[in-house]
Amino acid sequence: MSSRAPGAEPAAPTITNVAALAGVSRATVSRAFSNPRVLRPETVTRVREIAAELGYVPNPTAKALSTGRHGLLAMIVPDIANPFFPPMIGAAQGRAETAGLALLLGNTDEDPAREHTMVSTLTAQADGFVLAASRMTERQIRSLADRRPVVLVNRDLSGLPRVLVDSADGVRAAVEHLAELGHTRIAYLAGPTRSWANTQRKKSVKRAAERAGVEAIMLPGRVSSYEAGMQAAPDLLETGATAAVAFDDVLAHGIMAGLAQHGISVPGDISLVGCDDVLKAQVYPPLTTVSSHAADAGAAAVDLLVQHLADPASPERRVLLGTSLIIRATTVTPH
Amino acid sequence: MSSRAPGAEPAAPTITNVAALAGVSRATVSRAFSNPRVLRPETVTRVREIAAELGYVPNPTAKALSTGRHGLLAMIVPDIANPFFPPMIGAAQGRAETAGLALLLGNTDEDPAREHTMVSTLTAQADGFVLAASRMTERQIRSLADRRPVVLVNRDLSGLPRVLVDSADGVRAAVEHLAELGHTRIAYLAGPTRSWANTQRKKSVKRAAERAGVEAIMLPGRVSSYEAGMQAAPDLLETGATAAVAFDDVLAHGIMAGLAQHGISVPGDISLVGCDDVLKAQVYPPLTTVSSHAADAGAAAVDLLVQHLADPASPERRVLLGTSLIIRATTVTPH
DNA sequence: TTGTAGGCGTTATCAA
DNA sequence: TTGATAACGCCTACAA
Repeated sequence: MSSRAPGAEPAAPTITNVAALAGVSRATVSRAFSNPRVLRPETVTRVREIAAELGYVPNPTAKALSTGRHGLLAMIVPDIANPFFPPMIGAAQGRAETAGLALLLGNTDEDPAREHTMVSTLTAQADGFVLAASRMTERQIRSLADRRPVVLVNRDLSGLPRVLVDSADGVRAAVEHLAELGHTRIAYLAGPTRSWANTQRKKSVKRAAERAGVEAIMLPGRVSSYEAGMQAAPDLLETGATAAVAFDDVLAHGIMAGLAQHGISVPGDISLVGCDDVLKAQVYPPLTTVSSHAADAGAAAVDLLVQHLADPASPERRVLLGTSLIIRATTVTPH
Repeated sequence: MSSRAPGAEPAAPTITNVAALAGVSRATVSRAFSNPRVLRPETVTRVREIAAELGYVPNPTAKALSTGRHGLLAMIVPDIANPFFPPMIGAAQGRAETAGLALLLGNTDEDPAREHTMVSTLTAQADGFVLAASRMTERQIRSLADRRPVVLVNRDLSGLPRVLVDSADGVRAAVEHLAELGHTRIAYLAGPTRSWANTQRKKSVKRAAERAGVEAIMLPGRVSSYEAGMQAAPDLLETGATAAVAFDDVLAHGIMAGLAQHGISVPGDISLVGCDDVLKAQVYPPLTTVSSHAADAGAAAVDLLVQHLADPASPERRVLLGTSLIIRATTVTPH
């Protein structure tokens, strides 16, 4: 068992060592850390002092085995390279940290099967899950939720705590904005088919277009990537639309590049709106887009999870994060 | 202990259940999974079948307590929102996954103190660490390495396994390229002071400039952010340089924006080179930059770590990932 | 090839 | 307020 390279790892002190030195039982040492209130204050301080001297720290694994709580949260995302997720992950990790929890990260590459096996493997180690834009089936998710607390981000399943970046308002505003500018034929370039955000945005475009009395043309779903956007450019041109709303900024960005290859300029020839505001004003021309709050969503999700962990009977919660239109430079009156 | 909400969590089967049903000892069940070769093949299959029926999976926590191996790797990054890191993290998680390991993610916000406490907390749960662009002191890192296997990314400490994205070649090529274009006064906009990559790039700019017989002006270090780049624009203008190399693409990108605010255009008035190629050709104008291989670095780091875990006596390794200049549109002959 | 038995470090129950 | 003691689920000498 202790076959270490010489000089390495001088065997961390255990509760037994502390107990011996403090002249108390191991139970007392344990209580001095996990339930000090039942102890005489002076006992607590004495035990803790000795523990500090020894550099004793309760072994989380042993604690986990005994309590069934691991101090670990798992966060699963479809594509960490998508700029929408890093801020969300960062915020989630931060909140977990302040709650004394560590964060396990899983990247599924948009593959539902991989997501499912990943979640299955992790379910033995994680106290709870944040599933961001999960591509698993409803049945799979509910089955997981039966075994571990689950919080969903951008997936709307009744009965489960979830935080939704509700882009309906923002997208509606985008369509109205385009209509007001004089566009009468607006395309929507869809994102991942299984994505809740995509179906929501698609629906919102349709409705808003109807209400504004303009035509909405739906382009087939794509993965969210710059390349996919480029490839979609010809399809967009075929529609004859003078304006387009893209599933997200990454796709919109790719479309701009693709259109440029065809000699079509944005916004000169076609107006374009993105989603999520992950590019900020950092591209040229600055993209008109629908705001998003990925970081807030990540923080809220972890908060929900922590709360659910503390009180499993806490009421179901559905957190809605609003969005709005950010008008920059890619939307103008049609020539 | 088992105070669950009614109907939830039907107590996962344990090794004892399997043993009972299979009519063997718990030791045999254990061996059927962790050391099947010592068992009669038919025993292995029978035990595994019964285990499968029961849905038995070895409890990783119990295993960890017994073996001291947790099946967890920790990866610490200074800023997950920096586009340099997500691909690296994604690749690292992928390699860890194929090695049967899960990935703990820590984000330090460039704060050495936070990094240190984070690492200390995690050291009890993680089998090893990947420290990306660590801001800790050498002493702190070595102390950690005494307790757990550590692989460094973009930090060059002798005796520790490390993978370095060696941008020296690329940066040198960038300076030579600028000199050939006719620039005689080149500024380097530094990045985070504690960053190994930064000192390396700075040095490389100096040397290359010397050799090329052009002047190199060093601008003070900044954090790597779009905003910091914008703020640096006036400083850059003051130098009178006709070309600049920025610590990374994010800063370069900010500089472009900042210069634009001053009515200075890139590359019309000033040529600009970035680093890391995180923007690809996705900005306008497309940025001349030095390639990088963040994803490869992440994968290599985990591979090194896994190897070190399998054989602690394996030789120290220092993996160098080369870079090269990618000429796009932000570098031209001075007016 | 398989079983026995003890241990990994904590927590929790029950007494005292 | 504290102490024994038995779990928690698995691994691993050692013995058979």
